[in-house]
Amino acid sequence: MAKTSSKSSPGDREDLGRLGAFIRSQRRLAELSQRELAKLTDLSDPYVSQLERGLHEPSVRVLKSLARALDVQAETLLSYVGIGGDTSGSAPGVAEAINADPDLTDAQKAALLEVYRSFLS
Amino acid sequence: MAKTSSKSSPGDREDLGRLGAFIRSQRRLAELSQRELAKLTDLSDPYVSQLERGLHEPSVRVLKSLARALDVQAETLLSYVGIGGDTSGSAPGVAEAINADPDLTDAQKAALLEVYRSFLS
DNA sequence: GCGGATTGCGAAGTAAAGTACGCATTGCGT
DNA sequence: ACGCAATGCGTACTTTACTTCGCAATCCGC
Repeated sequence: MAKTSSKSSPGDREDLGRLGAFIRSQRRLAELSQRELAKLTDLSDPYVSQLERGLHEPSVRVLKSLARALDVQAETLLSYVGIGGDTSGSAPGVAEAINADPDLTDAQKAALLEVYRSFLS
Repeated sequence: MAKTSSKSSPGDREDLGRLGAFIRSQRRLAELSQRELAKLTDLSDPYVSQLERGLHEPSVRVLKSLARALDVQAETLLSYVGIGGDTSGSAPGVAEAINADPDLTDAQKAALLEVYRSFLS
């Protein structure tokens, strides 16, 4: 599989170009100038310009700010940077839920996961 | 002010500490050293150390790599940095995940749930 | 026509993300 | 006791995200 279109490991410059194009299109839809968007997001105008041209991979902080200003879901922007595509891994549900549970200690998580894995085999 | 007030805005140092703690806990659950995780993620070991101590906000590239190596959903990591927004109060639901798992028999589900409930009390 | 205000961008700088190297400690084998 | 390998971290460095300043082009009123 040469490159399944959704594979895109980040560091992939093409994603940045598409992200930039999307940002630009949303900005124009909202009838904002780069400077106005910059002010809304607390960024500098040249940086907005660079982002739209795909020159940089923005941080999550910037992505979030952009999402709010452009009135789109943060996940939408993240998908351009490559969040959507990971389906590799064991059963996502249970292990994931256990790991994320704030009421469990590490030792308890480990124990629970061990029982769970023993059931799977 | 909308409702986002009580939740962390990006740039919040506390989120980094919680993200770091989560990464460390996941790494230990997977029984990996910082150097091993670093190799899996193509990062340097001191940087993994710094991340676990909450000294930096990792880029999405790093977040994604970390998610794959630790076998968690990228969204989970993102939520710590303030995307999903909800890491307190409503967990994904261990009980629900167990019940929804097609690879477990009813008896196994019951056993797992019993262990889980014993941990909660 | 000539302002000036606004737009988008290049260039040089600062701040933060990420690396290379090494030190101190702990654990294990002899 | 003595190595020695492995772990986690401090420090100094490079690379990249991001800013401050300014320039050239376009659009508007006069």
